[in-house]
Amino acid sequence: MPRISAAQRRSDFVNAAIEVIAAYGIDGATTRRIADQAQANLAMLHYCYDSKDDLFADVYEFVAGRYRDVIQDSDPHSTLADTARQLLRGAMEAYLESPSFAATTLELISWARRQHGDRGIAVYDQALESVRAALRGTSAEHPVEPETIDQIAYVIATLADGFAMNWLTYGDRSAATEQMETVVSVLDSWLAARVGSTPAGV
Amino acid sequence: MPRISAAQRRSDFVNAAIEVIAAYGIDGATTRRIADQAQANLAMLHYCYDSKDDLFADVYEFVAGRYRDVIQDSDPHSTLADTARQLLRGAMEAYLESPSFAATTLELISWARRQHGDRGIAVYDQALESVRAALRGTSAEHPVEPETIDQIAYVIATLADGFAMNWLTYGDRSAATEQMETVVSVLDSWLAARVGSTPAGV
DNA sequence: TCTTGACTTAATCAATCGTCCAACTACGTG
DNA sequence: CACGTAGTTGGACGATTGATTAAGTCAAGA
Repeated sequence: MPRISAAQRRSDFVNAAIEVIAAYGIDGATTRRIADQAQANLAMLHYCYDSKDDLFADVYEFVAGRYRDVIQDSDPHSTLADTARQLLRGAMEAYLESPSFAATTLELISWARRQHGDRGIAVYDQALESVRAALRGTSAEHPVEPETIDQIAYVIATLADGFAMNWLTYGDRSAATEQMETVVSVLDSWLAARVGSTPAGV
Repeated sequence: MPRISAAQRRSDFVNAAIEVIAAYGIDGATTRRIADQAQANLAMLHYCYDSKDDLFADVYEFVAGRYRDVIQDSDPHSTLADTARQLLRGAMEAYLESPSFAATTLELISWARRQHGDRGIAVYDQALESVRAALRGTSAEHPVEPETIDQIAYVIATLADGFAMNWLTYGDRSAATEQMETVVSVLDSWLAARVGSTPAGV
């Protein structure tokens, strides 16, 4: 009803698509449902986007960008262990803040694996690489072996993914909030044993 | 072509369904594709099963049973920490052995969440409860608080799920084999700090 | 006022999808 | 050997639902 610019409408459609993908899965995310969710007309979608694929490309970009934000919010001046903790916590908080974002991410990764197109793996891959970069940025003083960086990034991703699975399955926010602390403590224990650093402020 | 009993054919269809679900997702798992994968005729599927739902119920039961097997393979005479390690390793080895099984499990859980039918969450829930039961079985000597059991089970599930995500995304078996050890070491570190037990034989 | 961009209605066209029927074939049994 | 039954097949039905578009309406700025 309200007349807004096409650019803003596109943003509406992207948000709507994320909700619909989370609720119905990639295959269930039809143009009709997305238009409905955006409270817009079906034809409006094709006025803003040439095709459904075009819209999904934007969705893809949005999700990737969201990860970039989360990762770049970590403090680059902290120690390696602190940065790792911040990255993990940041990811989990993002999942907690928006279950739809979390669910859509898992859905996109799962879909990408099926298509064995490199395009989908890129979400996972880019995020992992950004984590590595953030970790590398902290360890300017003491040289850290690349394998260590890789391992820490892998553990962060593993813990974050596992956290998301449980949180999405049960949808119990208060339980998930507690579980977040458990997961952080798991990372802390391992980091202490692996790189011998004690968490600050604990 | 070969004439076998309907019971065996049903088993073929279940296995075929798992492959197809892993490859095309739940929504992409059509009766035709499943029949194709089973190298059987489409009508054969409806000769063995009244409906697609009937077949999927069997698939569901098969996956749940597979988890039961993995969990019951753990040695009930070990310590709490050892049992925990065995459970985690058992799950990861099952994933590694059959990516299709791993992918189908994730797919089923994801699908279940969307339908918010309790039926689907049951896969996750039953597995988690079995893990708790196995953990409880070991701690007959020293009474362990229920919250501790819950937490350990949660961490095992989280690590196993996270492992599965990465393994399925990249499909790199040799990398996953190494990552399995990393994940186990993460659990070990946390258990040592949490329940103060040193891993045996390390 | 007239053009342009935002928006809508209603249809088109084409895939499938699950299900089922009727016919055909091999096999074990009487 | 005949015959019933279990296994197997090709083909088609009916219905849903998918993305996309043609053509027309409405509001606002030049």
